[in-house]
Amino acid sequence: MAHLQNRPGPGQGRRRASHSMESVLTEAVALLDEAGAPALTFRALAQRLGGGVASIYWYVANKEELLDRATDHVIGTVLAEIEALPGSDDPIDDLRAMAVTLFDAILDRPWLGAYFMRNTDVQGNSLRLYEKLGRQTLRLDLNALQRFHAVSAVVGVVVGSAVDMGQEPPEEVLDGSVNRDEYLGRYAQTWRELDPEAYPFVHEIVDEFDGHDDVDQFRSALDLTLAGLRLQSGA
Amino acid sequence: MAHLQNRPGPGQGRRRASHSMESVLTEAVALLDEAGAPALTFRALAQRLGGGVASIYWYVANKEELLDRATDHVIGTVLAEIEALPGSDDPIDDLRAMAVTLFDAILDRPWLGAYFMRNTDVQGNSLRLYEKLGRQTLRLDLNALQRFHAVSAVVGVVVGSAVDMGQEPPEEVLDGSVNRDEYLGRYAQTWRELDPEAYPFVHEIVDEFDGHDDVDQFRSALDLTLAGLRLQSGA
DNA sequence: ACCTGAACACCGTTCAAGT
DNA sequence: ACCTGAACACCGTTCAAGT
Repeated sequence: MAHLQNRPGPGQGRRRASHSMESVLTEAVALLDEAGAPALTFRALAQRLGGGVASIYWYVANKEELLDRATDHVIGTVLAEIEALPGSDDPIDDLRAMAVTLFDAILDRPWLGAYFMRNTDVQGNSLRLYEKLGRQTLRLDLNALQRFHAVSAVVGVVVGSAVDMGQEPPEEVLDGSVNRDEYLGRYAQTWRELDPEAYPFVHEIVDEFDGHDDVDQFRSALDLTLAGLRLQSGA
Repeated sequence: MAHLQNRPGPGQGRRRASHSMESVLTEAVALLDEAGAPALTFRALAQRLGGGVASIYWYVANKEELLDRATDHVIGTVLAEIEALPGSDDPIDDLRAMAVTLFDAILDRPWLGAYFMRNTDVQGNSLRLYEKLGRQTLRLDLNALQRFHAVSAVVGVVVGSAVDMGQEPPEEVLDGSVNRDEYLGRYAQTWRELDPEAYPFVHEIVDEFDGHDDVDQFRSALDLTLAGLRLQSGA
């Protein structure tokens, strides 16, 4: 029976599994990409890795750390994109390009919105990304406090927009029985039925809300912040 | 034994409990205030209400709705504060005062940051708050799309800052064995140990980060957005 | 050093039944 | 109309034991 150790037949049970931090994170990210945050459970992850649940605890102390590391892992690819950006003679334009790159990554992976920048204490790619953004402010005529606040503000705009978008759409949208436009349309309809005297603003913007693009919303929030920053820096 | 129905003695078991939407939400908020989002479970809530878990499902369809309604419930008090604001001849100043009021409420209740404005489809106080903010933009020389984007941007700044703050601080801070300044200080220390060549920005701002105030951070992010808005509105 | 199975102490949600 | 107890199908986490 010794041969079973090196050549297990089908249905004979598998060998002792062997993982690595890399494979744990790759599979965790795959799970998140395929079905969002609720899909990432230790049991589901263990099954994908072909091992037992408890073995994951050799790599991470708990679920929070798993999420932090998975997030930092994908921020690594975002960082690479940001480093590949051409760069210009305008630091504010460069800041905008970086923020847009980051936002695009969140559009691809909505679960990212809820976790990135939650703790830089992992010290990895999130911190490097923060540094990259901040370095642009070194080119502006600002003091250290203004620079700190400027980067916080830009990250805040990304997070604020991402959180707004990261909400799971209702299942009718997910399962494709109702598309996003229809969904927004229905929503807009309930707004149109509100009393115009009591809700003048809602009526003013309901047609803009109907069919709106999240990217436009993000871009203009970012542009307002950057316009304020430009003013502050006197450039 | 018939008297047991109207006068149950101590330790004899309680009468059939009777709730109301109001009491369900009040106790839910109390739980959230006392120990944050993880403390709000159906079992804990049922115990506070003196009844069984399943009865809560007569008032809400699921936990998401419970959280939505609890959030909207406290937004009601924020709305009242906002309506009590004096108001000025500058719509942008009024917008700022409203956003600050909202942010202060989140400082008092950190759990709020993660849930408010997540769905206005509850139609209640969140929508009224949105209307209140938006009405200020009607006083500005903007088109409907710009108004829609302006309010989204302001809400985004609040949410972005709130999320950043809403993170549970490490338990050493919660249990008081380490205060916030010490915690920030340790954190800053690890930044100071980074290579200054590789992390010039981090070194530039580390002293600002050390001991920084979340309110200042929020205020300056808000001011950048509002400065951009003022520029756009030509006021 | 790294993996396993089984257990523990929770969750949200459902349901048939009671009042 | 509103509440109950008990069950179901999950969770994250631990631990003694294996290799």
